[in-house]
Amino acid sequence: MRGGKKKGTSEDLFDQRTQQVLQGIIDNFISTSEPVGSRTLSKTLGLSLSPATIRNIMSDLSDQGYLTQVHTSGGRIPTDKAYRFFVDSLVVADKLPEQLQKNIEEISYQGASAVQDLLINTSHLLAGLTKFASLVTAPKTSLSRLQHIEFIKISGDRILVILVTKSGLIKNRVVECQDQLSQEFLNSVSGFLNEKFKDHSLLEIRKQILDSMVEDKDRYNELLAQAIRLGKKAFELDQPVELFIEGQTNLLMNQRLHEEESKNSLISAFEQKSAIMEILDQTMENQGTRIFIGLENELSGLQECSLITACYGNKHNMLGTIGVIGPTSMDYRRIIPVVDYTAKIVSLRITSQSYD
Amino acid sequence: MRGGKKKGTSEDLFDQRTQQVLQGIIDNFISTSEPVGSRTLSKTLGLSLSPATIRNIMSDLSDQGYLTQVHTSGGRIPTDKAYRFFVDSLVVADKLPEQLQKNIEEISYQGASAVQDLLINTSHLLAGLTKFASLVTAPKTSLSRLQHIEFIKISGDRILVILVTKSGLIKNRVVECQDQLSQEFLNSVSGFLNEKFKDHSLLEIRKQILDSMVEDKDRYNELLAQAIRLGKKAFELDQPVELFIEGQTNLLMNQRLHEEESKNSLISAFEQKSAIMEILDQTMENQGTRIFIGLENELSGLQECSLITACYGNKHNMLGTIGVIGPTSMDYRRIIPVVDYTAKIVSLRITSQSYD
DNA sequence: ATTAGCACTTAAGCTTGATGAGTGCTAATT
DNA sequence: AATTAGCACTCATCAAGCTTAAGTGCTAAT
Repeated sequence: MRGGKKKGTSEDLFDQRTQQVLQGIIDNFISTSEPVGSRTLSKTLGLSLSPATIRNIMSDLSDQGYLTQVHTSGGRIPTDKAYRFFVDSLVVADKLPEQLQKNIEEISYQGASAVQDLLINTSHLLAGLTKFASLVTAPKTSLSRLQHIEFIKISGDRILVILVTKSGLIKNRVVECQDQLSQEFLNSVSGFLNEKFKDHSLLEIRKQILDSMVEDKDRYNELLAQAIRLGKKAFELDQPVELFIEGQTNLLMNQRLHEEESKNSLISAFEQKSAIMEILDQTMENQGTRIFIGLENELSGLQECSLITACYGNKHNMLGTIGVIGPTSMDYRRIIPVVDYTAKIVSLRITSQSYD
Repeated sequence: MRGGKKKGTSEDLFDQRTQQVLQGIIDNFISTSEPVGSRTLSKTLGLSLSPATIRNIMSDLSDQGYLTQVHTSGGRIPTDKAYRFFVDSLVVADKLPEQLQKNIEEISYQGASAVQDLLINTSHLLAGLTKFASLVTAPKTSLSRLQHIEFIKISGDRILVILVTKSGLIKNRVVECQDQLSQEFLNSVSGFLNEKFKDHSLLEIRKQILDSMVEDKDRYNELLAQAIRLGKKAFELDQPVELFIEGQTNLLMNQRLHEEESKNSLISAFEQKSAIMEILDQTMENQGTRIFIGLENELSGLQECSLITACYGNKHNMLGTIGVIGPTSMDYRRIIPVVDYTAKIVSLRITSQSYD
């Protein structure tokens, strides 16, 4: 819960000048990473105000929790609250420079014929453009709907299962099978499964198969029985957290996070992939770009960072999320449009590759 | 240069005591990362030698290039040459503690049905056990021999190509195709290719296909023509450097590499994946564990590190390489057996999963 | 309402000196 | 001849004291 605008009094509604000062401090801090003082501000800011006046304003801002001092003297730095205000008042994000647009559009033109490759490319691109860490989740398999399933016998007792989802994801796994099944037989099994389950979600299919196993225990029909047995193996929940992270080293080398301790907690945060997944999953509920600043992050290791996410999807659904993790003092005006536009392009590409 | 033991040739053959001193310095430095001085050594070393004597010995070792001083006073540290000597004289590597053996043997028992998964698991395990960065290369596709190829029509103009190699690698890619081909037709194409090319190396297949294209330009045979056309797409060289790296952050957080500069050069080294691949490929020539210490590394970013590699393979061939990158002052006695044993286990697993 | 002026605070940079671990050399000891 | 004790010397590290520059809050003048 944030942004209590109109809280009791008009605590958060400052006049234009105050806002400009806050803006100035944030801008200054984002570009220098140094605490900014009244003198500097009086010079850099366009307004002709003396340091003293600015001091008064800054004092007010401190009282309201928008600024803090690292030490008694030595300038002030913006708090999470300040960034939040700043971001919220960014009504229109900057337009993305054309060069960047082009860079982003190039995604997937380098041999990304499969969705997985597209996502890896995206992750790489985001890390490169932002110089922070990037996150990309793959479309949730269990919610995807079946496009095609195929069994290929590759040796006496091994069968390769290939599973293509509507969203364009291709999965393969090898299952072992004690019975000797001929390729012809496997074909009829996959034919059966395709016919029966095409367009159903994998989750649903799994459930139906498990139900069938109870019902048809007696196995009067050999094909059906094998289909169910193979199907069970094929659709077994194998969800090795599908999350691509790149550029962690970027972030660690970033001069703005110098304390050894915060670096370590960041690393351990990255190791909790499933926790990150969960957070990203939540962002899928409402589409559009979302921003989590500092303490707004649930994961403790990220509480000195900001997370910017956006969803991608096709005509029907949001499928996954892309995001960037950087220092709270990142250049939001630049990063937000990058994430935003990248999500758009990924959506576009994935639409052209998915099968509904 | 004092007491130059028989100078001329035998520069490197020191008596037992000298060797013990060197050993002591290396051990000490490996465990503390601090320069070690004569006093400390006189105490920790079992021999009852006065610091002065030890100083003399150390002075000799310095002359011969086995030790250097970071500054005039303040102890000495081993050079690459010292580590090299140390490693070479490790005739028998330590036996691996049973617990570790078990850990390693667990590789692949967590849902690694495919070779790719096995390799990812391996990489993860190595990074975890050593706390350094791990490298794992996938079997070279182009040298692998064909086990099975299959085409699956997944939408009007898209065909999924699945390629299984003898070594157990599974590759899939989607190709687009302007002609409308029925699944039956695709089956006969794959049947044809399987029959004709089974057991041939992919490289060879590619060459033969290209040759055929020249020969059979006139396409008297529709099946053959399509087979060649599809085959060309399927076997096109798509070798997105198959190298798994993990634990880079481990290495960067490692206190032994503190200079900002060396960290940056390390990161850029990791970015040159193809250069790393090349080095690892070279190690496949002679099997067994190989060790590159400091400047012995060709890649400049790694010249403050040591690289330890070992190959894995099946009955017939060496297929790929696994390795670890850590500081030159790593605990070789511990790390070498880990890499060694891991390679053995990977070989074992991959043998049980490959098809020859 | 704004600003100038002033006393106060503090991080960072600099010098200084003491400490301690280490060195090389030489002379005494074994 | 090999080893060791002794000594003068080097140098990183640390703490103490000092200065500087940038900043702050407050009050009184504009």
